[in-house]
Amino acid sequence: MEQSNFIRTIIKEDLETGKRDKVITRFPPEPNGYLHIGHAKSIIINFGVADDFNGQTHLRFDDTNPLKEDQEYVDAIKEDVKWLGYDWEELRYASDYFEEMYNRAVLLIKKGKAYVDDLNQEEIRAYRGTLTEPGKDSPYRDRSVEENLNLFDRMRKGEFENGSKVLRAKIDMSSPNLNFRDPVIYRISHSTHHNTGDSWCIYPMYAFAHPLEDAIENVTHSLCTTEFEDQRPLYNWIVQECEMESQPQQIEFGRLNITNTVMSKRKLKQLVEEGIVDGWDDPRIPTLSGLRRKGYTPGAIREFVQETGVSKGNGAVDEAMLEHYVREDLKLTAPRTMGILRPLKIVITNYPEDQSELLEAENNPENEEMGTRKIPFSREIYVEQDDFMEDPPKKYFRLFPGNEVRLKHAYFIKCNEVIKDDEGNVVELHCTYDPETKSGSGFTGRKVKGTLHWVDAKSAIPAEFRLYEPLVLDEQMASDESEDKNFLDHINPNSLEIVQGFIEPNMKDAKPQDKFQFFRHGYFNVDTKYSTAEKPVYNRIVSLKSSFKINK
RNA sequence: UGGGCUAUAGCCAAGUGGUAAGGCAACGGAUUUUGAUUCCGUCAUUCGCAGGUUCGAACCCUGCUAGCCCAGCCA
Repeated sequence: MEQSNFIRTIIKEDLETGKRDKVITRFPPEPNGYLHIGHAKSIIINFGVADDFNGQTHLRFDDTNPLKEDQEYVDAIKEDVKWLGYDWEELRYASDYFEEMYNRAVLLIKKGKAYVDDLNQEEIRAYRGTLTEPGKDSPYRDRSVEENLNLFDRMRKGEFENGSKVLRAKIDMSSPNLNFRDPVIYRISHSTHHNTGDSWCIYPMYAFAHPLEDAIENVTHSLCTTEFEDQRPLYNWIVQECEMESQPQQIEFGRLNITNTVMSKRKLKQLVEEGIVDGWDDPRIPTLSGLRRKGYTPGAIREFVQETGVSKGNGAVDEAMLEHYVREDLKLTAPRTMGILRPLKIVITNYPEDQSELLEAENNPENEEMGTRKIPFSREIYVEQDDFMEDPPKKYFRLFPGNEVRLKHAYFIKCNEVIKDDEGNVVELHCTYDPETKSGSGFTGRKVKGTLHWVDAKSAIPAEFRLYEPLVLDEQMASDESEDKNFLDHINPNSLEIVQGFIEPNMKDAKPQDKFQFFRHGYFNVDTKYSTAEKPVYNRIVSLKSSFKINK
């Protein structure tokens, strides 16, 4: 079922060799923003791997920086994880462990492995050296254990201002791995924490906190993304020097990238804050709330991520692959219905004026259990503007003067007359129908190449359709040679197209998040934000594939 | 130019010394009341490049090359 990857291989071996006798993983988001599909990969890997080996997974909020975090985000993250289909064995907060972390820092000081530094931020940076040159020791590096203990205690008591002192691990200022050049492990921040309020004014840094959190929770395999690879030696150093009983192992995998998709948290935040998109749940951004609003299903996302695999590489998966799994998931579950996005009126001149009838239609030809419905049909209908061409190219088998096509679930019609306005735009078609060709009658007299969808003009419900395209196209981004390229300069002006059309009358009870396939258009769902009973709004989730190309 | 990591088809990715899985995309063809779906078929004599070890190498060794990550009191 699940495919082979290097993480499973490692864990399997750990279990077989007896290095581990159980598997505990964790998904550790910082509650400083909304989850996106990149986080979904992490969730799926962490929970998935634990499931495979009968282990367990903790949801842990890595809330060590009160300046950026908020309860709003913890609530949203919990909702998104559940929506994706996962449930955690334990819900934890890094802030639950602040006291323990403090004690471990004290232990480090006592061992002479940490010191309080008075250098300011700029000085610390200057002393750190560069990628190619070693750093040099801080003048405060050799303070006595007693002095350090005293200072660190006073830091905790709030005697010092933000930025005036930090606690640093004492390792090696000339290490080729910059993370070993006496990393800062505690900073002073007089600010209110969403969880611990004002009880702390010093907060541990990620590099110090994360390994301790994992060890405290008996996490066996700490799975994170590859940008943390250089941190691994430090992670191990912290676990060992802090004398943690439990020894978690960090393993890194490559981030998920998708073509034509803005994935960085920074950029997403920018899009939301500058109002370029309609909030964190805008259907054009890959946040889980955005994908949910657009109509993507958790199953499709899971399947996509699984098929995409786990490796250390950092390529970009084709967005077509995501779309494929969305169609795949909706195929059997979404009822078929007809919707006209860009209406063109047809008058069926030989259909009696005040007559009307109900035609039977299957709700999903690929899933008979979904039953049938009745659709009204009468003299005036709407079809798609694209389904008519006055002067068509070869191999166009939709409607054109003199051509006959099938109306889905109804009759054959033939185009006789084209009505235009003063500017020469086609505004109406006059057609005739052949009663003999009624759908389901078994008529085989002649064949027709095209089948069009339609709605009955009299009973149709006006509806709004929102069609999405990528916000930023990789190709356009790549064409920008400028030094300070800004992705905001390349926002696709067509990322959202809104059109007004019609849907079948029996769609009147559709509720937000209900998903349908509009025949020949694609999968759509009812928007949660703008749809009303009076004016339904449908988001296009994904179009249908099409081999039809209108050129030649 | 210090350190870490990666390199298998257009894209993602299995593969762990015995002769290149799978998915996406693409392209043929059949079926079709969605130009959809479904079905059937095609798509790496070669694994970044060059050497070496071996009866045998994508897998081991050496040397190159390219890409990604690291110099927050962010995570």
